[in-house]
Amino acid sequence: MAERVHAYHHGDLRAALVEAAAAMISEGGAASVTMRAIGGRLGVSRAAPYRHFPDKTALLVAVAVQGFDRLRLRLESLAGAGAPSRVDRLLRMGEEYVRFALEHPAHYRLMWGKEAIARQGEPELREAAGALLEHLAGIIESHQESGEIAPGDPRTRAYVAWSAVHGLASLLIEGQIDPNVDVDELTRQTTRTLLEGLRPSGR
Amino acid sequence: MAERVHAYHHGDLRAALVEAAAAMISEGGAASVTMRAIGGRLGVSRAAPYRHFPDKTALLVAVAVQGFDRLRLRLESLAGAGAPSRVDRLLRMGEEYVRFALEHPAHYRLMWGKEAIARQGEPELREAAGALLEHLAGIIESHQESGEIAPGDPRTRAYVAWSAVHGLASLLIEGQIDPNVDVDELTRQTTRTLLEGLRPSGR
DNA sequence: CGGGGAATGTTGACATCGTCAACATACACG
DNA sequence: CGTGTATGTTGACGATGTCAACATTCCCCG
Repeated sequence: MAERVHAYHHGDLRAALVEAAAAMISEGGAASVTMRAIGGRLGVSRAAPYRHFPDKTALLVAVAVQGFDRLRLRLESLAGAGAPSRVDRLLRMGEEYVRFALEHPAHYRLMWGKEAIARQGEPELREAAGALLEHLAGIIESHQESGEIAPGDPRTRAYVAWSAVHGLASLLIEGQIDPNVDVDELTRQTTRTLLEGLRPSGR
Repeated sequence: MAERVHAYHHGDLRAALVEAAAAMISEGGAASVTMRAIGGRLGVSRAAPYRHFPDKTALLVAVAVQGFDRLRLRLESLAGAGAPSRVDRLLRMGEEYVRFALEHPAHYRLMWGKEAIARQGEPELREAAGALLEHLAGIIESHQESGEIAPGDPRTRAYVAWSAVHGLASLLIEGQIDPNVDVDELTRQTTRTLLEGLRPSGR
């Protein structure tokens, strides 16, 4: 409708495959994502995806890349939001990271499921995750300049911050956290503890 | 030799299966662990495991449980070690956690691969992971009493600490961290930041 | 404008996998 | 000693990822 309706046979199947796979992962978990099922959903045969991806793995990598991109965009969009103090904006970013994971658990899991995904480095994935890290490092650097975070290699500090929020997201998603615990409170406490630890020691 | 050589047919096959599966995961990754391969390794047929586990999943759960148990024992054994100050002992525990994950990446991954493992709650797994958390919470509580960690629900603080070390381990294992980064230094910085954040705010 | 080659999609087939049912064997106990 | 049960084996089945051979559609060049 919007774009040309029928380019070649299907019209941008590659994108449709990624979208379909992502949707199916969210709906029925990773196990429900089978070449045949993806094809069926799009009215294509089981082997059609092989004209666009060498592997099932390659298709899943594309889905994971899309996940990292969306997560990064979401965090970036938060940077300009009308938040109170700069520090509060930082906290809110951490909370948003965790929220994303909780909203799309299966997708988030896939982004980290190297065993199920990567043959080896998979440069595309590294790049998408790298962009996320860069964004994080940038934020941290700006907060170092305004004195809210202790000086030191921003990249390293970014890894520390990333570890904290990813770890919490992972624990939550995998059901390792007592259901009675207040998730929002735990998230706030985690981000606050992190920020406290990153502060210049003098304060 | 040690135990009775041939109880029933094989002599404690159940344990042998778990051990073999764990070894194969470490050696060839999760994909190499197939019912047929496990059987072959032990000189048993492919269906033999079904007399001891209802599922392949159940077998993998047992392997994961073993992983959590070993990790916990390793951390517990560290508690009594002749470490310098109490704080240093805490830092060392965090480092040891990460070290375990780096030494057994595939095994550690399996411990967290819910999608590949759990149908649902899997009480055994919850229990093993729960024991780890309890140990962590105990340590934290004792450090609260000696004033090195701010008061507050020890369980919640334990989740925060767990998030930090698990997140870092996960990032490292999944290759998301620049190879040029000094792993030991990053680990130290992560644990130190965490501890700093957990300190009573007055100090 | 028409034909040919490349891009895209389909079908049939295969090896492998997890799993079940039917069968075989060895141990334990009366 | 014999019998039942625990343990192990074999054959088979459906599902899956993937490849090769074939079919169709699009695009571009003469």
